[in-house]
Amino acid sequence: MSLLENLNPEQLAAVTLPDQSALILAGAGSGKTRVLTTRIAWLIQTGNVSPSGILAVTFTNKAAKEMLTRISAMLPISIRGMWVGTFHGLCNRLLRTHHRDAGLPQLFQILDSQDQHAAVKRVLKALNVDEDRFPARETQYFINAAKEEGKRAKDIEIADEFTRRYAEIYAAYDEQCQREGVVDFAELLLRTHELLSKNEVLREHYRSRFRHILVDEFQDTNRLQYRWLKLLAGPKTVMFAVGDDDQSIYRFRGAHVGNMTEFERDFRVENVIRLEQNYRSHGHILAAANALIGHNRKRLGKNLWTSAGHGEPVRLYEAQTDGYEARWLVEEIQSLRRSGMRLADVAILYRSNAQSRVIEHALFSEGLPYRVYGGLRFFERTEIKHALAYLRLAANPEDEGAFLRVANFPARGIGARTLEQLQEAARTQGTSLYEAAAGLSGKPGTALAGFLRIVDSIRAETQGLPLPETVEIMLAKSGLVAHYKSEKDGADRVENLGELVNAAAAFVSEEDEHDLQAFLAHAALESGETQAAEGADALQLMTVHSAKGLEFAAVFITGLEEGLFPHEQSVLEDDGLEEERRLMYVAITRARLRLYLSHAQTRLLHGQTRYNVASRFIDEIPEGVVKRLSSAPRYERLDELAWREPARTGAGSKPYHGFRIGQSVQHPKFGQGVVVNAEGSGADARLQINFGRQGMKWLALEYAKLTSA
DNA sequence: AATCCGTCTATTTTT
DNA sequence: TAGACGGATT
Repeated sequence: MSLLENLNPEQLAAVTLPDQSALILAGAGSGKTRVLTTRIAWLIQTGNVSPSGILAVTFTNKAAKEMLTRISAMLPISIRGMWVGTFHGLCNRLLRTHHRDAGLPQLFQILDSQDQHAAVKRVLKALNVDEDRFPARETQYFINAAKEEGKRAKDIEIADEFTRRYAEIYAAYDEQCQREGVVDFAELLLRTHELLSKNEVLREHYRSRFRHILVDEFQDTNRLQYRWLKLLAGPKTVMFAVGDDDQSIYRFRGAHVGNMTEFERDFRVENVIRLEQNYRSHGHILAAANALIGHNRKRLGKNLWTSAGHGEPVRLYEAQTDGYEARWLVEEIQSLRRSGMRLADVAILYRSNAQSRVIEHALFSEGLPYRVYGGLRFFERTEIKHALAYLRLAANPEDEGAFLRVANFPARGIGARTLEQLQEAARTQGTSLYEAAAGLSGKPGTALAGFLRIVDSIRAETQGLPLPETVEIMLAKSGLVAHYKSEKDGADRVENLGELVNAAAAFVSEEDEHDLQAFLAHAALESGETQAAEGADALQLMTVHSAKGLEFAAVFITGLEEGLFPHEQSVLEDDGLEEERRLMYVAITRARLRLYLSHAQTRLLHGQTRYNVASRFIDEIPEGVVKRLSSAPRYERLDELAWREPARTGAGSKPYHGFRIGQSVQHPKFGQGVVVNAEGSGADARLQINFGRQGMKWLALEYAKLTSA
């Protein structure tokens, strides 16, 4: 059977597993997606199950799309009827279909995190909460964490004054959402979970429908998602979970790796299949990855191997400063380019976004094309949010978030005062802002009446029209385009608004869906590309987190310094260090042919020069696979770097009792460190030294046995 | 309604 | 250092 050609024995075993729940531990580059999609194709092709009996869940829309294309390429038949999507997308689908049972209006809107933040702020204001003690961001976090634990406000354990207040705010927030017909991300999950647990008929319906449930990136599931899966799985459902505990890097947003062991127990998994053959990286790179991750204690255990050769050694470079590190990157990349490497096949990775600036500067002055991932996405842009708010208001006048966002945008003389009166009126009459406005704007000439007229006319004139035209009419009627055209820096925004029409057209043709409601859900659930693909051959710059799932011929992991990577915040959290190490593991395993590691002795952070020790992760990679590149080259033309240098030439150069700031030293007990500061003189002379993982110490020169290293 | 200014704070991010 | 934000000013 051609489907199964070229599968290795473990992959084959996973794909053709009989009807029993299974956990597939799929290492980086082991053909995880291939196994998942081939499994689905195989189930269908062997007549085991019809497409409608399959539910496949992923985390990102990209992964879901990828899965669908690959499955359809393998099968001659239509796979309509199969449910493939993200947790949130599938919940949206279920809640739309059963909105009545779920207690939601048919046209419920979805709040993205931005919208949710604004909604929380409104609640805090309405309840007169002191925002210094209960910041909106933290409150939002509290509510989401509670929902992800499956808890409603009434289920919150009141431990103290704080939790009591939080629970009240949570309750008020939920009430507000319900009143306005809006649903946040966590609510999609929780509401679906409640719907299915309360409604036996529905539950049984789906349980008997979905014979096979397949989950991608299982290590990233949170507690609620796991409960959701358990609820949907009937006694006859076969679960197929694919994941890699070593690549679990999202604990900070609720991912619970423990789900993997719980899964083994809950679903009586008899054998765990390990996919350990790696088809991506050369041997030395894998050896580095294996050795590094071996330092973690909490693992299910797995060792990648490859039939490819050792390949090249891992290259390690130590720079004097972050500026020099960037210069070195440029040199190295130029030489890669000369050897025929495509820039798009080269990734520069860093732990946190702030690190990209120096690198970008160097690339820019050299004229090397690059593309930075991360940042604002299409549907998150202000002008797009404004436009969507008009559409939402036309679809659902109860949506207060949308109302408040655009009532006075473009400015039409509805000030804060008017809006407050309006909110007061709405509260006392128990109506929505829209209705209150309709009541208050008796005089047709008022600004408020004008606004309502705009919303009403958008609704009326777009009835039954195709989606792209609806968007165009909204853009014209709302005055958004006119407003941005008159603004001096508005050209980009006008262009983006035009792009929204295209997005609507693309949505119609791709999804074959003409409903405004569906488009709005799409906008909330899929925030779009970070940056339009340039198409050009450009270097890829991104955080290690966003590199997960990708691969490149050459990878640079930069800023490998204690405090940066592993990040200093992480060392305080329990399991924080292991998560950082997993992150490093993910970074290393992105590389196919060539891997570079680099760190700088000195780096400008938060406007201050910091002296950093090399990351412990460098030491955790075996010497045998590493090649140290000759140290910091001297550049003749320092002028190009001048903007980065002055901070350290001053204080750093004065010798102090034989030591200077920035110098590396060796201590018998604490090991290697860097002199950061000095004070006192004579017998009182003390040096402050950053020993990295041993911490920052003040040592008396008289006693400490320091040697320069 | 727009702009200015001082204060504050600095991981990682998808839906 | 830089950016985001809120309050006060024009």
